[in-house]
Amino acid sequence: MVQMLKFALLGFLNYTPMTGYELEGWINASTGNFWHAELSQIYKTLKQLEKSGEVVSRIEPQEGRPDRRVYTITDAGKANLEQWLATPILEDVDKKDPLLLKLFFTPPSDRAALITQLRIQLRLHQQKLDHYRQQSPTEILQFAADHPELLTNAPLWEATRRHGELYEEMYIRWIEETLQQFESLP
Amino acid sequence: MVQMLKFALLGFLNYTPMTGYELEGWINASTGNFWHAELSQIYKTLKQLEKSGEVVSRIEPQEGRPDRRVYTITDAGKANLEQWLATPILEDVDKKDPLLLKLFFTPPSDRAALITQLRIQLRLHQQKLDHYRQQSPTEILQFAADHPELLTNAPLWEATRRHGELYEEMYIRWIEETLQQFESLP
DNA sequence: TCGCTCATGTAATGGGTTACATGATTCA
DNA sequence: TGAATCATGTAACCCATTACATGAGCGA
Repeated sequence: MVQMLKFALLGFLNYTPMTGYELEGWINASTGNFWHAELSQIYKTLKQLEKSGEVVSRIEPQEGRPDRRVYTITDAGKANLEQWLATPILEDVDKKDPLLLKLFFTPPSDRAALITQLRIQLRLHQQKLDHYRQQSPTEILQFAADHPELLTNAPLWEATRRHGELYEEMYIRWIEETLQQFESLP
Repeated sequence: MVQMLKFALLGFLNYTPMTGYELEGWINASTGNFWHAELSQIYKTLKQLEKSGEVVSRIEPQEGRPDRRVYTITDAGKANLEQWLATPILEDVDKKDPLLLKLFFTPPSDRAALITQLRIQLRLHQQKLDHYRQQSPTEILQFAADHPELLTNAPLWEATRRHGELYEEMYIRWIEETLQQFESLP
């Protein structure tokens, strides 16, 4: 999975020019549930993108706070983005789930630890589900209101939100099943 | 998510002493669906574990092929493993899904690309689902037969298999929903 | 004969996190 | 008064992947 962040940044800059700091805001607000990044990594990647000619930056002086470095996507950047979008994903995605790893190695004799762990996770996933069901839809509407030019993208945002909702429903169902199984064991 | 591989290795070595090469086999066969690693990373991590006193190794000479370096977990290693197992997971797991990222940035005007992408993914996830339903259960039985001392762990292996099955069912459902939505759009 | 399995590792590179450093403005 | 927001970045470190290197034995 090579350098996805690069394309996330190009994707947002293809909407409109902005700074690294603003990019982080967009990532947190929209792709955060399936792709996130630290600010330091964003700055580093932007530098690479500028070096490879996919974006250019200009400095907007400010007073009282650091100057803004505003990035704009170039034609080369747009071309790379489009090519990436047109390429189908064929490789396996490598899921990594620390909970499953921990469960897997918990000795079956220690049922108490197992059940505690699962109950904590159940609560966390229920919170996330609530977020997808309540918070996210209004966030999407807010974004569309703030950026009317991106209104046609709303169905895609909704699709990714829906993915999160289904994922959490699935996870909760699995925890409940597993809890039942281990609670009823000898 | 710091250094989970370390605990995966300790977890397996807690079953029985073995080489780095054998550890890779176990990982592929059992935790592969939620935690995997390259051989080179396994060797590196084993070295760290030896340095920190959590495992020890001895060399078993062989003829015609490289000597085997067999690792054994120490009391310190067992203590760390147990402590890790007893610690509940509280942080968010950072999901990263390249498909969602790609969809998110596909211009709604390019419906054809979107639908192609989804159809390819549908096939891939159906294959994975088949694997969880058919292949994995027999793999688990095989493992239990080969290592009867680990038979009590079977319910946990089954739980992780079930997680994979539910995950793929969810993913397929989401793709089908999303396909329908975009196929029926103007 | 070709590729797989067993078996070890190193080196180069890249992606990502955490900590550090700076500093004005705004709001509770 | 203290925290959050805006805004930039560097440095150290760690985890992971890919490529490279070696080489016998075995089965199709």
